[in-house]
Amino acid sequence: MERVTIKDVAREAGVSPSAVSRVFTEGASASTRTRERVLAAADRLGYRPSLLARGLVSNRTNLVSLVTGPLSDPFDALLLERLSEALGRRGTRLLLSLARPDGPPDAPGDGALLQALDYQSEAVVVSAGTLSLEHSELCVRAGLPVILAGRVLEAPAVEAGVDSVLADNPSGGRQAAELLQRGGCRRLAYLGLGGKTFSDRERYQGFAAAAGTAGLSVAEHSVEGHDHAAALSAATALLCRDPRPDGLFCSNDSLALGAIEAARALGLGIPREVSIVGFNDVPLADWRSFQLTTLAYPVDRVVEEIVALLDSRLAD
Amino acid sequence: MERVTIKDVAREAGVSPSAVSRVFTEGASASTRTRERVLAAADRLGYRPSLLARGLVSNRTNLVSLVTGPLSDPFDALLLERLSEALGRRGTRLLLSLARPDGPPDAPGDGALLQALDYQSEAVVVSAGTLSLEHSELCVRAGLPVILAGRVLEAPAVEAGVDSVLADNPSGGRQAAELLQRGGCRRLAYLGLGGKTFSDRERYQGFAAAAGTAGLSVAEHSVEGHDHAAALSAATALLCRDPRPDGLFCSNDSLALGAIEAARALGLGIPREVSIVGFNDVPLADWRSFQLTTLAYPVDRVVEEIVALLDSRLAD
DNA sequence: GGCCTTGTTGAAAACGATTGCAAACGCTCT
DNA sequence: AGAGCGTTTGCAATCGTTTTCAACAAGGCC
Repeated sequence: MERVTIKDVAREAGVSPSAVSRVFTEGASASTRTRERVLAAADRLGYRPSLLARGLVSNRTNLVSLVTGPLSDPFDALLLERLSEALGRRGTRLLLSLARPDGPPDAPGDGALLQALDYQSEAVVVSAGTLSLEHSELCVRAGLPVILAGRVLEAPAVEAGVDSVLADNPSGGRQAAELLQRGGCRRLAYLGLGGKTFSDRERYQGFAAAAGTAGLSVAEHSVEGHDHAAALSAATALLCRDPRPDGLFCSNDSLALGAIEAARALGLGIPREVSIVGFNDVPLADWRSFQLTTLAYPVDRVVEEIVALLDSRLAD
Repeated sequence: MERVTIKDVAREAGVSPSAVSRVFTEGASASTRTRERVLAAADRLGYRPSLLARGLVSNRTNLVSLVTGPLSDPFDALLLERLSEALGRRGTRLLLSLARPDGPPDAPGDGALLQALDYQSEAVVVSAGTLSLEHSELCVRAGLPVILAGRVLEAPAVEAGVDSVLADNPSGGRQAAELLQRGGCRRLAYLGLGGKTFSDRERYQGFAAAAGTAGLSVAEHSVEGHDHAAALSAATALLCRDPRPDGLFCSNDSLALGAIEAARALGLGIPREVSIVGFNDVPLADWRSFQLTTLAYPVDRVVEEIVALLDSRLAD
């Protein structure tokens, strides 16, 4: 019931508490003899250092906060999973905050940001929603690195402390356009988030630019809401336009899957009557029932990059 | 850059640090006058209590560890989401541990359990994998409540400290059998996890019992691995048996979706040639492309129950 | 007015670690 | 043997809170 503290181990090993601490902290000096005795004593007593106490004095908590969107989006779930894994290898653990999309419209992740401060997280990774300049500035000022996955912050002032990890979205958009064009599509369409996220805007721009170069028109429609039903109805609306689009690029795979469903409901053959291209390459896309053509998103590289950024920021 | 501490606020408000602390802790007494002055000062300085320090002395960290399986399973993702939400309302945050299914075979979540101790979590919720008696006993002895979602621990010794939240699995199995029987199926089959989890065993038992009562046979097959590919191949194997089953109950929706895919690949009509029933009611099941018949799993009630258990355990 | 009750306060001791500093130690070298 | 040097070590301060305890103030009551 009682916690085994560093003092208990010290007594058991016949050394001072400081010695025990040094054995357990990276890169501190301790003789082989004391190291052995301490390790043995610790093992005997079942000692585990309190990360709270350690964090309090050393400011190294080994905690990173993640602010993410609803996990029903398989892409968010994937990122979370990979990130947790990568950080786990590094000895860091994730403090989770789900930013509800239906929270305060301007800044769903703000509460989470502040809480990250409360727990003295070493950094915040934000993969979802928007967050207010005010609060991110607060974090930066508190020396808490903020890393945005797939977005940027439009504010030079705080930019110095806020990093962004981005895929090459414009290029993805271009590729989608070329893919559809090569497939013989003439009436392109874009199903997106109405520019609500940075990635969405970039993908649209790349797509529209390439389409323009090829002399193809682009119909555009955006979804309201984050669930499947919303994607379904938006896609249906888009596919019912006259003239009906024959090549559809979706800002992410969740939308694309919704579009496939919509096309099926309308009795449209894929890709005979309409071709659909997604973005993200979620596992679901490979399923036989969908066989969605999708642009790979380098999740692993993004995660790698996030971890690298973390390391470099934490070196300060 | 410097953290605003309780002392700073105390100085600014012209009171002692203890007074400030009392203003910020539930149910402590402070006069209206000091409360106001402290609150004002705190606001002016942007003070936020350090939860590390608080946790260190009071043992109340407002942290709960969650050990979950891979989030590619939509059900795990759903549970995580709901739980995070429910705990968030309560002011508690989730410390995440992904138990990799390919970790040590007997106890993937053990490392996570120990880490929960390191951070002085107030409880551990385990929704995935098995975990060793040894380590769960360690937690119980340390006074850390362990709550199992959808499993039980076969060990009376530690049972006192380990709670389980279960759906009525046997009844679910029975319902599935009756459903298939009413649909005219004669050759039932069960696709499960080979008894690896408690829920799986219970569902199978309920299903087999009801089938036996109705005089129907049950073919049985289990999946190796946790991904879609594994589900697909297991379902394919089951559907290729001779005689071919015409009514299939799957231990969870991920498997059931795999089974649908498998049936389609084999060119089998659903439900003409084979009926498929899942268990969980994940969002994906409703999609038009699947229209999976599935037994609802009361996620919200499970989450509710977990939170209630937490409250009662924490009251000690 | 004195006494008791109730409610607020501040000083000081935890909580469980890390870490700067200086003393102690073990070496080698002359 | 003693000076010189680099490691190890223990002491004590510190991190930012909570919490016990005793002191204190304000009232209500007789």
